[in-house]
Amino acid sequence: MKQSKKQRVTLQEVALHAGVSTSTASLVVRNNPRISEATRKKVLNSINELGYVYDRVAANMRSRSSDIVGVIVTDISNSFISEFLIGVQSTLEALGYTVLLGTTFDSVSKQDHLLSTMIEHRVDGLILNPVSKSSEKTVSQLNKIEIPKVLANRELANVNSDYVGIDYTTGALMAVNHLIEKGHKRIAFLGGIKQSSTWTERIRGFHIAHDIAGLKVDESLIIDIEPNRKGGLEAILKVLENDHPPTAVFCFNDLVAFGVIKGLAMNGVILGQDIDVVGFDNIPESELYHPPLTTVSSFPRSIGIKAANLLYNRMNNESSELQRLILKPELIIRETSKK
Amino acid sequence: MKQSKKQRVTLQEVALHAGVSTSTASLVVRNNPRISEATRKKVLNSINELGYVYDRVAANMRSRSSDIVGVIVTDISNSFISEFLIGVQSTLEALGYTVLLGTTFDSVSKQDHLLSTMIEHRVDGLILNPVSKSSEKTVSQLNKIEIPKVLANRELANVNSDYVGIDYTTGALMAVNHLIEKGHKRIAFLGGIKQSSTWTERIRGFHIAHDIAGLKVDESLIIDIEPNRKGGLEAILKVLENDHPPTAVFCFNDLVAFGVIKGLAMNGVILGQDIDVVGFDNIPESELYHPPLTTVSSFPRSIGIKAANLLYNRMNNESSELQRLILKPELIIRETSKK
DNA sequence: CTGAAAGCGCTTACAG
DNA sequence: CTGAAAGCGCTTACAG
Repeated sequence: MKQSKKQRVTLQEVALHAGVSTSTASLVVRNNPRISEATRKKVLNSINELGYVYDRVAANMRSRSSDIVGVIVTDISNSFISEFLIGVQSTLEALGYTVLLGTTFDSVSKQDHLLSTMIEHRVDGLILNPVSKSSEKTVSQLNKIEIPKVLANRELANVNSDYVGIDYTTGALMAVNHLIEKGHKRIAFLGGIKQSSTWTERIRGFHIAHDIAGLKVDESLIIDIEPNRKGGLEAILKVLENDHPPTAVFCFNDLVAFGVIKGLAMNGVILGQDIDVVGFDNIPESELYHPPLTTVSSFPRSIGIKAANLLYNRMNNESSELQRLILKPELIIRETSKK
Repeated sequence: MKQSKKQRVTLQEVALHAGVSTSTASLVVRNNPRISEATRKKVLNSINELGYVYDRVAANMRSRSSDIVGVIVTDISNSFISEFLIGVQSTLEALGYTVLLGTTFDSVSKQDHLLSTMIEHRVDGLILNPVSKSSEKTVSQLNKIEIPKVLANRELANVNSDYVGIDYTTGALMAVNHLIEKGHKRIAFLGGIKQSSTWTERIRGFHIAHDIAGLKVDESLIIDIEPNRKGGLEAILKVLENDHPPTAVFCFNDLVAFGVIKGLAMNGVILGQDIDVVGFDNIPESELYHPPLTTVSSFPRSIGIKAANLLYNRMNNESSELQRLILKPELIIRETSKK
């Protein structure tokens, strides 16, 4: 209670109080085994009595490390991202790291700024879920960063780093195949930003599925737009005005699908009867939606866990080869495309 | 390109290169206006040439501050929390702070651990969304922390700190009133943890509404359970087995409501006809749900913004009086309780 | 407007 | 097993 409001107790004061050297006190704090039990107890006692709190900033300063990992994501309000973040966070915390969080809201300039900030804070490592339209400048900035880093969810050409994501092409292929097998011939692809690898990989799967079935892709049924509810709503309204509207919609992600479903309801189009819809990501809402959404599961939490583990390895073993982890997606058939 | 992989360039090296003292270089880096234009340019040139990166860890060490704010939340996968976090994050970032994030998953021990970690990292301030069952130990730990702090969303008795949240009692009152006005006499209250202020405040509103209308509360229609989809599902299944099942359900939050709706569908009970449902929080999914959910809007993003601003004031003006900001909720009537 | 010296609170070699 | 000295890379007073 005599603890004054002014300053923290320092390790030096602890050492003085315990009658040992600062070095010894430091070794005790860090649980170094070469300290005798007696000394350890003395020091721990003093720590308790004085109410000492370890100063990681000072420790990190000297040891030229930090227990901090920078994590930069595009948007926490997307469940895919928040699930990813949970995977990253819980894994890193279990490994003894703390997360310095940055959110870009898909803005390149915010991303640039956050990257600088994180470096200035001397993070031990970096996990980056890049924005859709990452520039060349971003790429060169990233390559300059001499800190272990892992890219996730969106791949950037020419960046020297580990990567974890899922196989979007196969996911799209499975989804569109499913729709084709149900007899659909006019399938729309709505949402997503063309400049992003997550879009180009999906469109590849979209085309492959059409090719295999000997079907033509109608470019007027492909609309790229922000991948959220609003974008989905806008896109479906546009596509419904087409002379030959689609009979099925493959959505960039579940959020887009929700917007699409909303738009269909507004136009009196009956889901699962007049039109089928498939999403992507399998966010928790997709299962409980009414009707439950057919979607492609992309395991964001697993991606987060793997990204954190990859980074951990990289932080402890700089020289190992760059890794590229691509998870297999899974088609989950629910009501929006049944029978 | 001659930048070696070994060490960061230091301010001292910059100063040497520019032919000025380290102090001067330091002042330039911090944009101190009392440096002449000529000197400033020389230093900035050297910074560019050498590829100098500011070391905030060292700066913070010496200046005894950090530009870091610790933010501890219960669970990012709840949209209410992620929206809150977005408000906090974007506000703090705009003010020049970076967020050190911790997630408790509603576990007291995790919360204790995270609090310690944040203090050790010498955060400038702390925003805490406490776990449901925060212990006395937590309270005393919090009171010991001599760092500006703001509590959010859940109030803790006897903690000396600012608080931002919404008026849960009034919110519950409005929701239940609405149901009573529709003629309901047997209203269930499902979800939430009894030990939490967020529960007790809601139940108070629940009772007040009944009292005003001269209605009796049936305790068997009140089930406390984890406030998520799974909890909602379990609770409604239990309550449907009641000899006199309720004709309306007031849910602890929207997540619980989604679980409830799922359970109703499983039992062939028709929403809006056999039974009415009201949620709480107005998370984005509630509007796009089918049918759209009647709910109480609790403006999580605004809470986050206000919490960040309160903390900012506190960090810059330690002596001002403790504040308690209670936002007014708003009833949003949608399909699950229409006509 | 600029500089020399000391210090933030630890850890790191090194010595014994 | 323990200690004395130096140093991590900045900023802070102070002097001029």
